[in-house]
Amino acid sequence: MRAHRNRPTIYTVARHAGVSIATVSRALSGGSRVREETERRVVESSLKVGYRPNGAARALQRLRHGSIGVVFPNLSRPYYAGVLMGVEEAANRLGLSVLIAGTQGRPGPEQLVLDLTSKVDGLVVFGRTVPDEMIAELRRQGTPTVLLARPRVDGEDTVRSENREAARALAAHLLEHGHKSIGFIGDTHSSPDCAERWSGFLAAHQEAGLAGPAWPELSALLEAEGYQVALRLLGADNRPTALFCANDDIATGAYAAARELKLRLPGDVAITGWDDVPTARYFSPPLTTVRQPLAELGARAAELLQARVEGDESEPVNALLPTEIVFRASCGCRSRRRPRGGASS
Amino acid sequence: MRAHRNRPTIYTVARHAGVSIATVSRALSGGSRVREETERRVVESSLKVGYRPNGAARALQRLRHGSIGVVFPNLSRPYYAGVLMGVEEAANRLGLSVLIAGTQGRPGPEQLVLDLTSKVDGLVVFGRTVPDEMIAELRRQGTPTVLLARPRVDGEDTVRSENREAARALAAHLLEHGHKSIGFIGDTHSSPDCAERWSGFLAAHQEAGLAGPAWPELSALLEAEGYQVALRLLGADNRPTALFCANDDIATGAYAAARELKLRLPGDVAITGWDDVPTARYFSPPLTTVRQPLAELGARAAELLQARVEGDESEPVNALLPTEIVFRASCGCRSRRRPRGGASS
DNA sequence: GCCGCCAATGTAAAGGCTTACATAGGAGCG
DNA sequence: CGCTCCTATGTAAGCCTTTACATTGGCGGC
Repeated sequence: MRAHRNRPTIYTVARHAGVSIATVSRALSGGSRVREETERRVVESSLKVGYRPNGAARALQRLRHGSIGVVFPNLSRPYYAGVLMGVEEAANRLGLSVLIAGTQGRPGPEQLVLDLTSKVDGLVVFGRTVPDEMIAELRRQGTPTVLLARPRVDGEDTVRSENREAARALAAHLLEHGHKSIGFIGDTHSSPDCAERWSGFLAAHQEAGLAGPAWPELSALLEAEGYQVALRLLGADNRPTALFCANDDIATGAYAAARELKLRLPGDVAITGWDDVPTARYFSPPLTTVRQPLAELGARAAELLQARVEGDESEPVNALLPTEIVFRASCGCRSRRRPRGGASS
Repeated sequence: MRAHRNRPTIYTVARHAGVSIATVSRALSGGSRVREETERRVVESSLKVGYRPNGAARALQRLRHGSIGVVFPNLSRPYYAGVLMGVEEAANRLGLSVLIAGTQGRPGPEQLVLDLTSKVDGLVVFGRTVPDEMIAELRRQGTPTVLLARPRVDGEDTVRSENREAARALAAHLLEHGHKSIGFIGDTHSSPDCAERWSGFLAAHQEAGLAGPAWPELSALLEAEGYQVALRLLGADNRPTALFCANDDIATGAYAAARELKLRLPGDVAITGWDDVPTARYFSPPLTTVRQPLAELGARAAELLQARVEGDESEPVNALLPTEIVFRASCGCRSRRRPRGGASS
């Protein structure tokens, strides 16, 4: 029941090559102070015996795990998967490994996150997956943390994409198309990003001198809920003529609801999404949506974290990455071109 | 430039609580042979100083990392993301952490995988992400490995979902709908799963006494390529009346191509997919597709791997998980119900 | 009242690696 | 020819845990 086959260690290689373990270590990683012929012999031996350095021993000695952790709710939305890929790609480039922890369907994220801190040098934490107190606790323990897609927290690094201005511009665009009654579907409670979009959405109404809806239509960020909510909204007597969906999944549900009610898109209802999922351009009509720099969000987070791990003590960073409105046909635009005003943010 | 704030160690706690490090260790993990009052004091101290055990030291001592690695191409397809979530969930349940490695866009997977083996007890490897020689090398090094969605390799554990029989049944179903000319779109070269679907697709034709197409229409498993290929196929003089797409992304592209050519679905062309992505039921018409047990695939792989890590030396396992055809309207069925024959596999 | 035993705790070794410091041996120079 | 210095290599300490083994002190039994 112990290690199921004793893996070769640095001693195995040393014996095989007839040198000391220090020389093996130097030949394989140091790259310094080893005679060329010795190095060759050591490399040969290490291959022959199938040696792989033990990461735990290395981490212990170096006082660094060489790994970072990422905490997210789930991967079923392309958004999280995309950002995670960005983290992974950047981490790999920096020579770091990535440990993952999904919080969805777990009793509480606290234990999960605490356990992670035993194995990583730092943490990337998505949105509201862990409570503020936990963030503070991490700081107290000395685990560097970068917050993703979450409003500023005192003294913590944050990476987000621009939401408010893009939402304002997109809502303004719908208003320019002549829509007077636009519904907003999304979960402003549990998604900070979503709350910002709502805020921009309202701002556009104010600028146009319109009241706009009093509340967002709450819906989980999923197709099924979007469908239900859209069905209710579009089935009402004073139905909105446009639907501003907080992400493309909700928009997907809204499309289905509109079709079920025999409403034409975008003639009877205009619909917009958010995220620009790969399939968005294949919607019928193609979906007007907002593209976030997913990979870059992840990469920035990883790079920032790495700097903190290396001891960078400078002021907390609050990175805001630009988003881009992708005008397609579902908002009422004819072509897939960008319309008149420089409404992209 | 060293560790940016010296984290408390077990010595810090011991000093704070006025006991030896052995007692701290026992109080925090052993749970044995410690006076109740002592345990309380130790726990209090550990909280007060913000102690977290060092995973590297623990792993070194225990001769086990307590982590497994997952190697996949990317996460942009929901398929990989879903299986990864399954791995993560099961690993968490088993007290393991998950390290990820995406191979897409990397020079070669070899170095990536080798580096991983320094930090994990075992590896879950997707499809053709790493070459056979590498698999053999892993075995030689003593890193237990489970292969996912990949045909049997001598002496290795494999977890797959059923492809051939489901594909046969689905193709037979299309033939029963009266289709004589069905196109198959997918990448049989680089995806083993896809090759099996092609094989089942052919089998259905044989059983029906039909020749069927001579080759699969090669296409990457992405919307864009599916769109291009479908456009070519459906634009030809002797266009097929049905399209058997190797996954839902390709089907998405095919829908767009059919709409562009003003073909009605499913009247002029029937289309089927594979994977049952969350949006499939919201397609217009709703997509007939095949559901794979994503989470379970991942969970089985993780559990199997864990057993091997624990020293299980029994015969290699070759798990085949059942799939389920989800009949919706795009194949020509009226309702979303399952049609006559027990065609699900 | 002494011995033995047990519960609670302490001491120290081991796990695999990196690296500061020690050593050896050869080259270059006077 | 001997001394110095430098290069290649070796020796050993230390990174933080867990745990086998040692120690201590109190209690029951004789």
